[in-house]
Amino acid sequence: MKYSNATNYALHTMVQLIRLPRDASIGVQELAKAQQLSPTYLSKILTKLTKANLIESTPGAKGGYRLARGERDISFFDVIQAIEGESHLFDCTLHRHEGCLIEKVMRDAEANMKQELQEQLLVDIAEQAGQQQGGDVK
Amino acid sequence: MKYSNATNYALHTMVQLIRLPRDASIGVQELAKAQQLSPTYLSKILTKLTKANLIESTPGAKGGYRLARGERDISFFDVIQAIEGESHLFDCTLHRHEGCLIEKVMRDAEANMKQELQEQLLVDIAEQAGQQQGGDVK
DNA sequence: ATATCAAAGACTCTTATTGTCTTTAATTAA
DNA sequence: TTAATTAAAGACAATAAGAGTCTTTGATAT
Repeated sequence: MKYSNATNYALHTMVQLIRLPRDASIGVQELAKAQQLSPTYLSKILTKLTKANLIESTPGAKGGYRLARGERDISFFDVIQAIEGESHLFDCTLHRHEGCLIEKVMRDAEANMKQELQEQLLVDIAEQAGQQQGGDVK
Repeated sequence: MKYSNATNYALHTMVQLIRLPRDASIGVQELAKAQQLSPTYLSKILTKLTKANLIESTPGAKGGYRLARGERDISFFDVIQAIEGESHLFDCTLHRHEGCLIEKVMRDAEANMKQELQEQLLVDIAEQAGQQQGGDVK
């Protein structure tokens, strides 16, 4: 049970974008460099974030990505959901077992975690020192 | 991000074992039937539960499985950890990024969920009606 | 018109999970 | 002591999901 690498990259990229000066855009090339990813791969992740209305994109020269909403309106959960989708972390495997109590307990725990991550804003950690990106750019 | 089928089967099997009369044993054959699994596959799951000291096994005729501890000493988390192991649900992918704040937030959320699942006892749901096993045994 | 950039889709590679089959070892009962 | 029963272990195959690349298309600015 693990969050995908894509979610990991997405969270780091969103921090990068939040730290960007207001109204500035940045291209995939630069974003990818910080995490040492191939631009085409990160591109797919950015497209998901765009479709989730977390960021905006403009093609062409001087194009790139920027936030699509206020930074205090972007939670960990928003980013995670944009990448992972809406699937539950537990689905009862037993056939014809509506109202499975095991599933109910698991879903409650899931809901609480999601709630907690909904309250955690990315901007709060973006502001802190020590969250420098791209540890070992060569 | 999803718990494995094995965890799913393990939880349901543990409920079966909890509902068993005191000091009774039950073999894989019967346990597997309730979930329509192959005995050899469920066997591997049961071995993990045994190694985690949640259940005991005795080979040979009249052998089988039974609880290894009091039913009020078996939590959802115990079973999950026995199957999934101790891995974290988020590991920062950025190189040379000790003390990643994203990771910290994610790990806190994880810890809270695990804590919650540690407080949830399987016996509490095993006792309730409606948690009948094997919905569509043919 | 050309350079720059995002979006989309086809495609491959790798890894983890899922599941089966076979063999070995332990226990009971006859 | 032999036969039946059962768990444990390991090799193996099948599947699915995730990770990642490459190529083409379409939009934008200069």
